[in-house]
Amino acid sequence: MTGFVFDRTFFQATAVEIAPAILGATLTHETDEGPVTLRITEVEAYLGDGTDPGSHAFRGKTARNAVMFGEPGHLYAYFTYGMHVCGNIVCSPVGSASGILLRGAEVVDGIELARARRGPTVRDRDLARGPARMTIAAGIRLADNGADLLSSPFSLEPATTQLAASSGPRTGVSGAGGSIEYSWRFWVTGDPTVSPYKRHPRAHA
DNA sequence: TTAAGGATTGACT
DNA sequence: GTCAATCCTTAAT
Repeated sequence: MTGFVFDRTFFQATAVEIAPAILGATLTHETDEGPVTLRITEVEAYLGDGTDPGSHAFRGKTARNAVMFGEPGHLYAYFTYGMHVCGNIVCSPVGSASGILLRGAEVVDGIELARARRGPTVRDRDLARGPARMTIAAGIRLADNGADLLSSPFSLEPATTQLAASSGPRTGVSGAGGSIEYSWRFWVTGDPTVSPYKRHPRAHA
């Protein structure tokens, strides 16, 4: 893997194919406040071809999910629960929608800035443990929807070592999309920054 | 136009 | 363990 870098072509595969390979990768976001670098430890894959009932793109293109249908390697940021922003890496070629939800990460650089963004009572392992927490620590806002993660102020670097990965049903997804049939949550086995699994109350068996 | 629900989190019992 | 916060998106009137 030495010398391997992410390029646009890499993200033209589907999210399910790419998600396990993203574990251990680092995402850097540089802002006026400084850089923060996250080592990704937990992700979920969502497809958009109408076969994934848990995906925002299940019912086709809308104003909200339009970015998912655009160029791979870009950021799909969306607002949810009236107060939270979550971030995805857009996958699949233009016109085809799939994405990787970033659910958990370890802050490996800019930790003081991440602490400032998350608040004084937050423990270091919780700084980016959870999708909405991760966006706050990274300084990703709704206005960053559509940004290219492969160019400034973002950068994305592959993992440097092979990691032990686990997989299972996606967290917080209602209906059939939260079932074992869609075991598209991937995490670094045993990593403390992986968020706790919470089954949706209306998740299908 | 209205209503239901959400790819969550943090506070509280 | 339970539950409220809070507003955008979607589907149904």
